Amino acid sequence: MKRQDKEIYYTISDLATEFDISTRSIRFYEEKNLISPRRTEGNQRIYSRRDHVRLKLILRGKRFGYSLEEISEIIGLTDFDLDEVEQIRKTLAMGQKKIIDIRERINDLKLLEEDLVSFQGKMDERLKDLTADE
Amino acid sequence: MKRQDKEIYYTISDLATEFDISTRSIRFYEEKNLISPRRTEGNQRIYSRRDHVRLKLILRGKRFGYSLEEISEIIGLTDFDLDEVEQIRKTLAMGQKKIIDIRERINDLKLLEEDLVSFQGKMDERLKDLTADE
DNA sequence: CCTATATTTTACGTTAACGTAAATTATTAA
DNA sequence: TTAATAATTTACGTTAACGTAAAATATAGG
Repeated sequence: MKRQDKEIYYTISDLATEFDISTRSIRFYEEKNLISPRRTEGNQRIYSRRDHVRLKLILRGKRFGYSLEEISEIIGLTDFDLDEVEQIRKTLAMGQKKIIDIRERINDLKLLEEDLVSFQGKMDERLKDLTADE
Repeated sequence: MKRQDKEIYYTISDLATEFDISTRSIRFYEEKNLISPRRTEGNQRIYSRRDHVRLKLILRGKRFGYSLEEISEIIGLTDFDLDEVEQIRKTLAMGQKKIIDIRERINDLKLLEEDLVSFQGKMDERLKDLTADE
């Protein structure tokens, strides 16, 4: 991580280390247009604060089982050269759906947690039965 | 879905229809030892209430991005012929970790939701700016 | 009983998301 | 400057989780 002109920059391995992923993955996300770092004179990638944020979002999405394609629908493509208003409208609509989706997931997770806790309870009982050999 | 001797049974396509997945997937989960239906005389699979429950758990797990392998760690293998006490202890320990994991996920999801909502807010503003052309 | 569906096994095909290796060029540290 | 690292592109390999097709058998409905 380096500072220059008050801005923060990262190399590809900075990010790889910080997020514990491979550089290959990072380049792969770029292939899929999820991030678009600038380049140095020598053609090496430099990641800005914005790229850093996007990468964090990508990984967060992945943890919830979203595919990269879905993630790109959520956080939007990086090439932002279409009609801006349309682009924003689309993104907003998408965002709404995703928020609803996420609320559902939160609910489902709570249910799953309940299931597991109750399952734990049953197993616990069973274990007590089995080990009560006195 | 059929009843017989007070028990409920499902054919493979019953489940496929109910859960909106392919029969291939269901057989695949069986290959991975996640479910183990009994068979009719004619060698066709019959799924019990227990199989139904397990399938629901499998699909729930998948929605959260768990791999089938992780899911099998959560809900346990179907062939339950090892030392039962050990088996239960293992399952309990696993379960604890998973519950913690799930609580983390719930938290993360809430954060993601916040992010998205605030992103929506910003986009909204931007849109207002752009369309305020009077 | 016969025909239309369902189901079974076997086996090869597919896609997403990287892993890995090789050859080349850049950057950093002594 | 030079040797050790780091990064780049290109391209083939891998794995999970099914899809799909074929050939044979089972079951259900008229």
